[in-house]
Amino acid sequence: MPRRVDHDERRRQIADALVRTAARRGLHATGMREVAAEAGVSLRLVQYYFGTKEELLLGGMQYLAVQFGERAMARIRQSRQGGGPAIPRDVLSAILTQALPADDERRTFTLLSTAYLALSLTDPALAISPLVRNSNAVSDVLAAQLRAAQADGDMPADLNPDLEAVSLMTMSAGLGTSVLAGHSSLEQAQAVIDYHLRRLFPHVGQHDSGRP
Amino acid sequence: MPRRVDHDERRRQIADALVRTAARRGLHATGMREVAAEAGVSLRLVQYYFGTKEELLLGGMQYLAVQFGERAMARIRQSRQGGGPAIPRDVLSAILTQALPADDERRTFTLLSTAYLALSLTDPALAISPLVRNSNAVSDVLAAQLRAAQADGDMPADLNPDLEAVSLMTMSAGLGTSVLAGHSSLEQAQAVIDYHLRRLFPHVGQHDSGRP
DNA sequence: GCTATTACGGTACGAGCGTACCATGAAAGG
DNA sequence: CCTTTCATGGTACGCTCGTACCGTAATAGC
Repeated sequence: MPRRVDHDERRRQIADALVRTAARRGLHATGMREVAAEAGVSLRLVQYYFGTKEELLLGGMQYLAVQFGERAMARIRQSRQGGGPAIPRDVLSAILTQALPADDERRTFTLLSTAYLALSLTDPALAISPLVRNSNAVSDVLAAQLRAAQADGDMPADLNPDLEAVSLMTMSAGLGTSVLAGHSSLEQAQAVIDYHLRRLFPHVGQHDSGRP
Repeated sequence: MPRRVDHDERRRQIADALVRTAARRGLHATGMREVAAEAGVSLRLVQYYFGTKEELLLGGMQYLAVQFGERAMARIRQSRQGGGPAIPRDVLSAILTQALPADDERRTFTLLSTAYLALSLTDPALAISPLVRNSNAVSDVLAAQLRAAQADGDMPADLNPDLEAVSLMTMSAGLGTSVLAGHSSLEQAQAVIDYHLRRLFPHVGQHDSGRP
């Protein structure tokens, strides 16, 4: 057999090119030729690693989700000073803050999340199921953290963890797009998140609200 | 001069066709030919009333905004029983509930709002300014109602009207898309809204949470 | 009654898209 | 060594899109 190439690596390279191009010119307006040019490969190669355009778009979506997870994990790992596990409030803050377009990477994530969602709503080819699965997973994590906080007595017992989790995730996603659209500033969005975190954790001193 | 035609009426007719088609097949995938066919007119006529595609898209956006305003106004007018003005809580409920995809009309509105927002983020031609202006106007109305409620003693004085207004609007928009994406059910979304309305108005009896 | 203008139909053009097809170095397996 | 398989390049096809161009029935103003 001839020289072997790491297919996953190549797919990541091309998916990254897709993300960069789509963030600049729009997801729907991004063609396979443009992705190929951005990745520095030939059109044929994009076809080779992602047979069809639909597959390419799905690949880009998955690539984004993986990136998001990795960044959130890094933030959580960083927030737990000393040896103990991270406290619920910091976990929530880390996850919610990832959805705000504070730097170019997160801006791209927020922007493309919106674009993918919009496409999924009408294009049956881009199934929304992976998107839904991802979101439900995040929401479950949030709810679990809220319940843990209630068990620790850090969060009022009369609040509903599930409803608050859905609210927070929805609000966080909405705030991200809101900032992108220019409806509110990044500081305002962060203030809204902090406001609700203070409401949920009235007695936990905030030592960090999301800046690196 | 030859027979005069009501241009506004024709533009409304075509914009409505655009909205219907875009809700079905996606905004980006909707072409001028398809809009023409849906409206029962020729392609040439769409060109005649909206010179270019960009203008057509902008026209559709404005059409949506007008529809939204009219529906919200109708709900508010309907909610004030007796002769007095509507109470802040009902006004808020009416506006927030309009963003939930409870029927086909509202579903179309939510869906296309997301699509327009996504397009605006990368397409400089579709200026986000009108979209921003609309949202800011709604947000201002919400904040004013919250302040009025505080003045009446119906809302705790320690809550921040502006932050709460932004939160509510963002959350309401986010919930709408969340329902469309299948992240949560309509009932869940309504529950989240009611939950926050109860939090803001602890002493106002809810007589109606949005069903017609 | 002529004329200028309005409201519309049909159609062709150039560009760009996704996809399919054909060719070819290069290296692993026998 | 020779063959098979992998990774890649190039290119042409068919389609659809937005736009521009040409034509024309009908009517209001002079």
